[in-house]
Amino acid sequence: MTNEGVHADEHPVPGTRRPGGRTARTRAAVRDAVLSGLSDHGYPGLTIEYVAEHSGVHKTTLYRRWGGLEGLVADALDLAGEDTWTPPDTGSLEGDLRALAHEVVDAFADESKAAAPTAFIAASFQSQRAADALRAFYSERFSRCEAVIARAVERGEADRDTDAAALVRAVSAPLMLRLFVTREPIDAALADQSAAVVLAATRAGAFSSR
Amino acid sequence: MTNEGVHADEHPVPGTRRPGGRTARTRAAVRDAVLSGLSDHGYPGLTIEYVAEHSGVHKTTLYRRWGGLEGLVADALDLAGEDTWTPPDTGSLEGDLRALAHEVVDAFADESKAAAPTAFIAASFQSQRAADALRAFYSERFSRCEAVIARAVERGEADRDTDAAALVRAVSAPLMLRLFVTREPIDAALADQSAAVVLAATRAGAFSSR
DNA sequence: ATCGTAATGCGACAAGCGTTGCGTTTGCTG
DNA sequence: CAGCAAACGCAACGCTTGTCGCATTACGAT
Repeated sequence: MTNEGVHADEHPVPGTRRPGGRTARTRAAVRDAVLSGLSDHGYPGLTIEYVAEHSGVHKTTLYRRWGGLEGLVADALDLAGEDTWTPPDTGSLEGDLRALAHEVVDAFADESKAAAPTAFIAASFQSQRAADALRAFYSERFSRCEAVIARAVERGEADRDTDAAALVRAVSAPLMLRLFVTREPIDAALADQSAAVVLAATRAGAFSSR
Repeated sequence: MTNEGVHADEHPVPGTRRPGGRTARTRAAVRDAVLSGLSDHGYPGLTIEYVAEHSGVHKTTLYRRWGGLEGLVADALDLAGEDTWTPPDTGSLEGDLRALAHEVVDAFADESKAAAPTAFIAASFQSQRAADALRAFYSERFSRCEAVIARAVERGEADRDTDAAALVRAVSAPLMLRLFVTREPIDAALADQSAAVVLAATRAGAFSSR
């Protein structure tokens, strides 16, 4: 599915043949600069020259290796996915779902913390490459969350044929909708409501894949 | 470079003192050009010069009256909200919710139809003005949807203290999440699932306030 | 240690974007 | 039907963005 449309990936991806010393340093410096730039000015305010100055890497190199802002953000997004986050384990499905929802609220309550994730989504609207990276990120993230459902099934709190992927997405969906689409504020009460809705639907078998 | 800070709305909004003839014509022509531009190239590909050429309005005028792409898109978004859309009325809550969800899927199934709404959301990440217009649009849109809940309450399908605003948002939230955040495909089956989940939660009283 | 070459630095350049000053047209008012 | 000001068109300018050719650095292998 390399449907890249226009100019495919026309970049030989420099930095792969020689992954050592300097190349790795530049890459790390650039990633840091991109993340700090996103936090400071958001995606619309992020410019190549800002990254160049704050990383000490020349403008030309940025264009050559990453092909522009799209690639820079996509690369930073790949890095963001390489963390050790695991879903909460409170001992009950209700507790886990509530904790998950609250994590979303907390993550976007502080504006400085919300800047980078928001910027990634903004970038996904402008760049196919960033969109692919974002899909991969969330796919991986939600996969981890499915452990919550597996435990619930073990405890008999959910049917064995529960659609775990849909369930975990349903928890954060109302929050994400307000954050990125309708632009409404979110709070802890909304997180509780979202978790309660999903829990009730689960108990009613609405997530059972039949 | 001028003040890059929050220059609020620094535009005296020309075209308000003289709403007649030419001014109105240019405004309409510009709006059409913006919408066709969004459909053809999406928000990232939309350029001022494109709007100038396809509307017959000079570049300078566009900058003066709308202040740039942000304002142009925000203005077009205001227009988009002035339609006569009403939510479905199938005679049952389940039917209405399913119809609502399917409308979302249908609206974004065709790429040409999806371009403009997607572009509006993309614009909201880059422009406070577009974000405000988007919030107003969805606020109005969801308000109309609450009629569905009112009818359901009349029929005894939902509690009288049901949180209608949260309920109608919950229907489309999983679809919007996949469209704009996780970038996963959506289909009719997903719409049915979303409606079923919300219906089950409603029957369980999960949307009852307090 | 030495060499080949990948990777980066450097300066200059073309193209596009947004702004500005000024002249012209057009809509409102009396 | 005049007269004024608002809105617009026009051309030119400065700034930013992205690219190119060439020189330099330093990784990796012999």
